Amino acid sequence: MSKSPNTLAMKEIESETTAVWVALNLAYRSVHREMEKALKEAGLPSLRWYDVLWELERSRDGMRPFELENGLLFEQSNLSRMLRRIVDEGLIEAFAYEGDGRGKVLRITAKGRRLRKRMWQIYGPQIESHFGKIVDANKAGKLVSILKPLIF
Amino acid sequence: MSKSPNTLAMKEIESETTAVWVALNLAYRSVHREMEKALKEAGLPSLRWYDVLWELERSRDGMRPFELENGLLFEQSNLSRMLRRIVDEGLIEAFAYEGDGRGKVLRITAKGRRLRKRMWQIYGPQIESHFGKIVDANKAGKLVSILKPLIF
DNA sequence: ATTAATTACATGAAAATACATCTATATGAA
DNA sequence: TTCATATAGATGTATTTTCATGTAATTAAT
Repeated sequence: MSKSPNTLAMKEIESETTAVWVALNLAYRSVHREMEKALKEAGLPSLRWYDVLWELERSRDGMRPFELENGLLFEQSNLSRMLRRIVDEGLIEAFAYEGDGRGKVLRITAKGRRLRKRMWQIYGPQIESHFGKIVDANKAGKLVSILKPLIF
Repeated sequence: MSKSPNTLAMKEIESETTAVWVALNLAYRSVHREMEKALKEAGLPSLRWYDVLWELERSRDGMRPFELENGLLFEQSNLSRMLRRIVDEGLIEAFAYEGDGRGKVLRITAKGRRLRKRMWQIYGPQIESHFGKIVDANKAGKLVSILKPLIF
């Protein structure tokens, strides 16, 4: 009998440790998919674009690509092209960074703010509908405190 | 002042509900990336291939593509091409399904079993290293029970 | 100051993915 | 049987992502 568990959809959990990973995996995929679907059905961009827009909206002075990369856990090359697309849509703008000729600063535009707001009208309720129960059951703090150490 | 939280990398949590989603998001991405990296560095295929191989290894009679699709939360078209690649590598085989001329049955090959085992030698320890502490802290059951309702 | 190493970002090419659509089989109703 | 609809899976096309590099600016060492 093999001791190896699968990642997903496992019926017989082979170890508690693996059970956590399987559950995390399925939960993330499941929720993520539904959120992307909801946004797409509303004719809006993906969650990744939202993350970038919101990150820039919160930072009054703008941010540099490598900061987004670190904060949002994007691949550098992926982010690079993604930013170009977002810039092409006029949602953010890139300016030269004074002090380091290699860098640039990204700032959200008025159009970008408007779009982010529209996205939030879909996205916010999605978060509520998926995680509302957990919060009601007062489990949120616990779950967050368990998940946090996994990051990085 | 906007009430909208971002998805990731949020410093000031705006609501418990969103905090859960942010933590889940970052935790999943972080862990998933490291696991994929470990497999790649060992010259092995991705986690998705592992999931398919293990799912087929566990089912003695083989499985049909749509069953994998449901269990592993893959896109149908994505799975279709992925299966062709795995078949091309000789890791699984496809047979006609008696009883429905449209369907086919997938079975793992000996080569597939060997590869899955090799992958587990990397993958298993990765799961342990990421989730071991959590389990040691005896929170595993709790975490799983909280995550489960999020699935589907 | 020269050289070497590092950092920030970009890009070509290959691979993966999504979406819509297509074929073939199956099922059910009239 | 015939027609409508549903289901299993494959594929064309467009887009996105990854991988390995490339370029340019900065920093550190000599």
